[in-house]
Amino acid sequence: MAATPLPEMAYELRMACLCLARRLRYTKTSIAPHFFSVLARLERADCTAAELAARERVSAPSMSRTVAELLERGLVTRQPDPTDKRRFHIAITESGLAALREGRMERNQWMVERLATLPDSDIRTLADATKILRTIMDDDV
Amino acid sequence: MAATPLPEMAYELRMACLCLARRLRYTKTSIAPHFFSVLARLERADCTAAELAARERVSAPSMSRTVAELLERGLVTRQPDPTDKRRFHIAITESGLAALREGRMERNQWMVERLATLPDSDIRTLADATKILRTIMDDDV
DNA sequence: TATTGTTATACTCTATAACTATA
DNA sequence: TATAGTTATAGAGTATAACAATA
Repeated sequence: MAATPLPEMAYELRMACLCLARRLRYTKTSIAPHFFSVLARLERADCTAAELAARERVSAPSMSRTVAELLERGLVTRQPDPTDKRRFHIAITESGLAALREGRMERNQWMVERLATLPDSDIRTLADATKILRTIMDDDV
Repeated sequence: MAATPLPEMAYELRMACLCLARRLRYTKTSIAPHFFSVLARLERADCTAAELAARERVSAPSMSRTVAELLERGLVTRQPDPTDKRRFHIAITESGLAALREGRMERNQWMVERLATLPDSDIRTLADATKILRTIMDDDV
């Protein structure tokens, strides 16, 4: 098979992922993407607001508001840091974990339906590609 | 190789694509995503506002505003339909094509940098996966 | 002085509802 | 009556600037 030039290959892959992301975005879910993303991060480890803002690449006020709303909904808790009174540890609650599970199921449905139409060899290729994509995105969720 | 259960595989692939899309979104570009997406569509074929709205999955007023802004910037033209005075054909201009090219270059840079670190076999796997992803997204850009 | 987090305010992209003009 | 498109208005998520509390 002739090798596709790298920039063109990059473009095609990028567009495919963006389209897929966009396509998935059309699916209205019970929990909005920015909440989902923060909860997914908190599932792995507690964070401060500043850490969350940096990780999610949003401003401090923006994350402050997101966390405030998650608190209101009982999806996270906020505990003061014992050694630094300016800081608060944000942690996911049982409700938050449940919301995350439900969000994942909703978001997965379209994807599963589409993958079910593919031959096993294609599924394997996609599984391999997924692992490779992971490696080039090191520092993200 | 043991087959990963399909829902889990779907989840992993979905998350990888969403993270990639998110990661690409951090890159501030000269042209916003909703403009870029419409221009990319118009590059392939002229459309009416209603067609664009349906394709991009946004409301008619939302697309109306997007088209109005693209017109203001000289990136598209708007010609009345000769047979139906309610309709207008939106077409991309030379400036629009230039903006599209520039946007693609900007958006591609991070991707190319990452892919350049991979062995050829991984590149081939990703290229194959891209084609498969295309097939399961039939009706989208 | 620097840092964590919040409040005040505004911008962008989106939506629904109501409208104009054509069909 | 139905359709293509617009205007009016509002909501969600984001940002920057200015602030309070703490280090």
